[in-house]
Amino acid sequence: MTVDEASNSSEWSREQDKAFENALATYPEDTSDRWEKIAADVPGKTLEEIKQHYELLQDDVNRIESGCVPLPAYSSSEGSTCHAGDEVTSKKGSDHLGHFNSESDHGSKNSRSDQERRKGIAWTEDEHRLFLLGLEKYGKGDWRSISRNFVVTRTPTQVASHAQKYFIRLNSINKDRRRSSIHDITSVGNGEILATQGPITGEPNGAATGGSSAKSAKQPSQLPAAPPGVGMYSSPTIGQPIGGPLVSTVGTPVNLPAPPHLAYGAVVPSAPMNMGP
DNA sequence: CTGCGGAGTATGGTTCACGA
DNA sequence: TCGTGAACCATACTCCGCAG
Repeated sequence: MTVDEASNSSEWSREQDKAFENALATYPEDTSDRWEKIAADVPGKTLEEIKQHYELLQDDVNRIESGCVPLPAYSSSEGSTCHAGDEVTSKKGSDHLGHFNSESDHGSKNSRSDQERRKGIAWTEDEHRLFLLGLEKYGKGDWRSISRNFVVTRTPTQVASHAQKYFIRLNSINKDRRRSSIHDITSVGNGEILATQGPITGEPNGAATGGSSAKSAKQPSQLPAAPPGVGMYSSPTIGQPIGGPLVSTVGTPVNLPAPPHLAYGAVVPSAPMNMGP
């Protein structure tokens, strides 16, 4: 793969990758002194390294788009190369991550009894954000494009499934919501979650972020009616409030999708899921 | 009054079936 | 072939009762 290429120049830690990723989203191409700013945001990396890394990234994206590089084998390959472990460990070190093997493998319609159901790999906030971006850009239904250009770590099927849950969640917002979930994130920002604009939250602080259920989950829904931006399907909040910073993010998917060498370890990464006790 | 444990419930992810 | 809807299953979280 291209893994080695990436790690060649110098080691990029997940944190650095994430910082890099966020910086890319933060400073659009037309930003003056873009690289300087990005370099400033990525600790321990020089301007040179930043540029080099970006070129690599672009190259990978190009290859992906030109079809030269098969989409990641997702779960299957993840297991081998990787890190999947650390990243998705989203929740409290749940153990179910170790064993995702051989992707469902379409063809085989093994009955459940035959093949054990794959344990779910939780979506990270990063992935969810990318999903939202993709949703905004391609709209509802084009899961393939979203999977291909945004959430490269997920298959179209997974994206569709996630979307299904997401919309269900949105719809049920009016009802009483008891626990916070990643689906409460209905908009994206530069690597940060714009604490949902009110719809669901109600959580004073970025409760949604910490993900792991801020105890505030107890709060009964205080939104009797459908929240402002959240319509029904289509683009709820999405596509509206995001305005600002996001605008730059969208439309430049190049920044977002993780190229092969990043896709499995760096980008989806660790995400700020659980910040420890 | 506080801490612990168990039961119940919500949430999230995968898989299957059906239709366009 | 792809998207959608529904069902199934596993896990995490919350609530409640009991013991110390």
